[in-house]
Amino acid sequence: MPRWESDAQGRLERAALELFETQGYERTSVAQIARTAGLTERSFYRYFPDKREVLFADNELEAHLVAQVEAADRSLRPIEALLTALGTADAIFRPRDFLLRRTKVIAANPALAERDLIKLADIADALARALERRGVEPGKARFIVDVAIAISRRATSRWLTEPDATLSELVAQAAAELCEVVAPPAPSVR
Amino acid sequence: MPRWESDAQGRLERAALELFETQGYERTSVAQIARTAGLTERSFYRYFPDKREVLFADNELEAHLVAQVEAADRSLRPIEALLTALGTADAIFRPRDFLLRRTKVIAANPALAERDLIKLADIADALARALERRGVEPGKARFIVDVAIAISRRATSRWLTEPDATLSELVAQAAAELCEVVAPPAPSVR
DNA sequence: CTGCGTGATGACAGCATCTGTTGTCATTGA
DNA sequence: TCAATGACAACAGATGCTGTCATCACGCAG
Repeated sequence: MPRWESDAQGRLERAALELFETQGYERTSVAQIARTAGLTERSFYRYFPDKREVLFADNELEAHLVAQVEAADRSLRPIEALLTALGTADAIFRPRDFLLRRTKVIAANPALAERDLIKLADIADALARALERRGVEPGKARFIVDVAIAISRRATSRWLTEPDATLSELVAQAAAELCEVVAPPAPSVR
Repeated sequence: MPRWESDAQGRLERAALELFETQGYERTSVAQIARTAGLTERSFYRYFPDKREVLFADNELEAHLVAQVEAADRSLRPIEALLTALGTADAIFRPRDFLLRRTKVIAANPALAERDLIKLADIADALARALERRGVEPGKARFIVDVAIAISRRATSRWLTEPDATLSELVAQAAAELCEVVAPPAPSVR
């Protein structure tokens, strides 16, 4: 029999989400999370560099997207490669209700929202670098990534309320919406 | 004669920027900033809610942009109103060297970069609300704002390296670049 | 069986951020 | 003249986060 329960990290993550939901992020201390998980405060910091990171531990999304972009056919234009990759992201958002609980907690706390933005910015950086490896000039790569992320946000936001549609369908739809937004006013029928 | 020097807030801001530049953000304590400005640590927190905010105190940019959007001709399409507003932002970046020093310090510190992202997100929220007041549906408003900000980032990044061009010119140029990025491949001459 | 190294954890001390509260002194205005 | 207000200091405390060392179980060598 092991001296300590296994999956200490998972226990910390679950305890943290639970406590953040019930009493709020600010009002739960690291010591409390650790106690709930059967560990000490010091051990918490062995698994996570800081309190916020307990909700952002594994960043498979970034790795997934970069891999997708790198695997994309070289004949695709950069924006196409990005949108195709972003359309497959739903594979990562697996336990849907867990994602929703987490999203709700993050949205309710400025400190966590801040960290969320950083993570998104990290993904954007990584994608821009992936594009540069495909020969896109740096400044332009970042621009294309920003546009693709805007499209992806639009699609994901719809996806949360309409779980029936495929994410990649919604991405295509948002891309079409972009053209409509930037295009000169449609000539009205006279 | 006043009992205390005037402009305590300004003194704190200048002292903080100076100290962050010379010894780094992490290695300067709030107490040190306050001492340098001739105040106590406790007084620092009367002017700024936290240590980071000393570099983000006044957000005239947000107010300026929202005002511009609200003043925009109602006949303009949303994206046009936004891009016009963003093209006038150079009026806010006045003491150019101060802006550069500040930008450098922020870029060098994750904690400050984080706060910077939040400020940008706040601006995006405010602009989306301004668009909604013009009758744009909320989700779409946020999408248009995200696209406009992507364009603005591209333009501003160029503007920092080519100070000769007008910001609004560069915004128009970036908007054209967007069309080129999302448009289907140009039919090659055969 | 005994001793030893290793890895995960606890225990403790310490610094920094940030907050609540209270006291002190000048300025203001009736 | 005097009460109210504003600007600040002084003090105490909670919490986030770090460094350091002791402890305990396990496996392995002898």
